[in-house]
Amino acid sequence: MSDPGGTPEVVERARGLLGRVLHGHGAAVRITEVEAYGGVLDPASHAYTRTPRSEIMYAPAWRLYVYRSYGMHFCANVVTGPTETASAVLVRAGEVVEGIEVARSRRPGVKDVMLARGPGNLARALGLSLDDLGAELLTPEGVRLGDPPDTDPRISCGPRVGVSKAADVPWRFWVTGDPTVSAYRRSPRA
DNA sequence: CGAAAGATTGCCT
DNA sequence: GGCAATCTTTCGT
Repeated sequence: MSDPGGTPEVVERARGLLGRVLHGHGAAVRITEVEAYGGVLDPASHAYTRTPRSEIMYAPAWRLYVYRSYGMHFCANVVTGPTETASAVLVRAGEVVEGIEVARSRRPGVKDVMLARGPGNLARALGLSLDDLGAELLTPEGVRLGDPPDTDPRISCGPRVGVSKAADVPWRFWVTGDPTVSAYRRSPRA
């Protein structure tokens, strides 16, 4: 396969995030869909060019990178390092496993399976915003990541959603057959 | 300083 | 399937 990032570590980390629980503010999801971004060598990564927005990606691993998308949404990533490589994993979808009432109240009129379907919706269901930028995910308090699941989930892969560069690199991973996984949409510019 | 693009979403035909 | 909403960030002049 083509390998623009030359960083298999981020792929390992991305697959390893599937099935883990991401705790937000008053709600938590079991991660069912992610995308790997290879940092400075990946044309599709925000870290491909170093800017104020992407600065957090160059920091040590296991911190949260949150950015605003299309003015109205937030998207959450796990920075996976190593430092200066700036790899990260975009959390695209999950199943709400805690605080479902809170998640519902944040997304009125949405079916449960759709509460955290898509990166903007997931951040919304968890109450994540720029206030959470740089959060330490392995600490026992606040926004954090749970332990890996006991049994590895069955994983499918395919091209990343929405990116106009490196659009054919199959670095999107999801739990096979899970109903909370978002629908694939290719970027109109790809 | 103006312009264009964007790791999206939901509603329209 | 197509497109508008919405606004910050980034890039070009």
